[in-house]
Amino acid sequence: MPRPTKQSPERGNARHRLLEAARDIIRAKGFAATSVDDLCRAADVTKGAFFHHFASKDALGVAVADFWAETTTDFFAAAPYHAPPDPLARVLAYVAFRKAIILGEIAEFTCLVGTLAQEVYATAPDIRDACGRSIFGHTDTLVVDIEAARIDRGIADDWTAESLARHTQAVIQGGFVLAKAGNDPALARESLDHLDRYIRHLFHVT
Amino acid sequence: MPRPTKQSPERGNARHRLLEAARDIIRAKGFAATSVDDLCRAADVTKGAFFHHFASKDALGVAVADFWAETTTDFFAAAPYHAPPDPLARVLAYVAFRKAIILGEIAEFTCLVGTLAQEVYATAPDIRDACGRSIFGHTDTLVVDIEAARIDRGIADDWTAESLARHTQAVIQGGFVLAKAGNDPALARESLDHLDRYIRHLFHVT
DNA sequence: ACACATACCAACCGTATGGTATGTTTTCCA
DNA sequence: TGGAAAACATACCATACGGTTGGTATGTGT
Repeated sequence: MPRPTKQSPERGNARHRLLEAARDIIRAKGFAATSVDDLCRAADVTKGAFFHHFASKDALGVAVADFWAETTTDFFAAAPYHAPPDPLARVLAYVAFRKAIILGEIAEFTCLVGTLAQEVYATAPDIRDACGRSIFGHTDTLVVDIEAARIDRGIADDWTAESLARHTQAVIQGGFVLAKAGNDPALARESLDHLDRYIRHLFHVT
Repeated sequence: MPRPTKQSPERGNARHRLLEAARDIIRAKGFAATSVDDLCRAADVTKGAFFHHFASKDALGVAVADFWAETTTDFFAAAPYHAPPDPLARVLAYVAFRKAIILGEIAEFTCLVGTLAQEVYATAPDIRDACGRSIFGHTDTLVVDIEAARIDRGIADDWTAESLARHTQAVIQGGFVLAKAGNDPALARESLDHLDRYIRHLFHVT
């Protein structure tokens, strides 16, 4: 049996390996501190291959933010928190899931596009916007359940589902910042407990 | 009258100008993307002067985090939110104050040590720890009022004053991340509204 | 008047950086 | 089975980077 001849544009080739290396290294060292040579070395690829696939380092930044958006979309779509029939239970299960996946090294559970946006927001608008699409695209997936829970429970308050969805991301991102500053993942989990309590308050859950 | 001969080590000299330049430029471009030459140019100082005052670029990073801690401590100590006699009112006034100072350009209201910690947590432990001291030193100033409000109102819940103080910082830092990713300061203010609502819920304020 | 320390400056150094020019190899498809 | 095109590799370039060197000007304590 021949090994795969027509190589898929998404699996195992230099471009894909470079994106994986970028995802891992940029999360640990930041974008500016990550050199093109670093990425080539990690992906076992030459510089010629890098600039064949990406017009510039900034273009790699945009591509890796898009790559992050795709992979996290798939990851969360396949996650178990969608199982409960009750929409509010799904929202709370989401928060619990986000807390549960805060494990291991800090660079392994923190958010690429959060750190990337924080670093380049003023210097690389293209990368910043790609990060924004990833973050706010994810919040959109939460809005449906929050809004359903809101109608379901007859909550009439002065907040919107979109706003609460964004707030969940703010708490998660802020937890990551504190975890990094304090060098302790528990700091990220702690804020998710407060978020859980807040949502229960909003929906009058005891 | 002679102009001051023995120059104070804290005012107007090269070191102080470099710290101010570092505070402003690093907030906008990030630490790694800010070159020593950038700082010298902005502070109108030569490279010789830079390395006279700071042993390395990393040492400047530690110094600017400490500088940030000092100036923000003074700034918040002088802020008006300490006025209310009721401790809970002071806590809510703090949140309102944090919301009120989110004005103008993103680089002007966001947190130096939050971005700095996020960028260098894995590569420069010294800078990271200086950022941690700044952030958690600030949370400590909130704990007193939160704990007083807790006792005052007889709240017996499963959270601590320290934990809630840290959560306020997580929400603030996360709001900054979203504001940068979405290029809109309103995103930072929005999360502070949720934080305000959360605290009112916790203390049973209508 | 002397020794000494601090603050600062201009010029320089080795290296690492993002990026390019020019191949060579592999894959696809007519 | 050609031949074009995509996918890589090698060698190189100009520059910008963090950091060093040797020096001067000025104040300071004795």
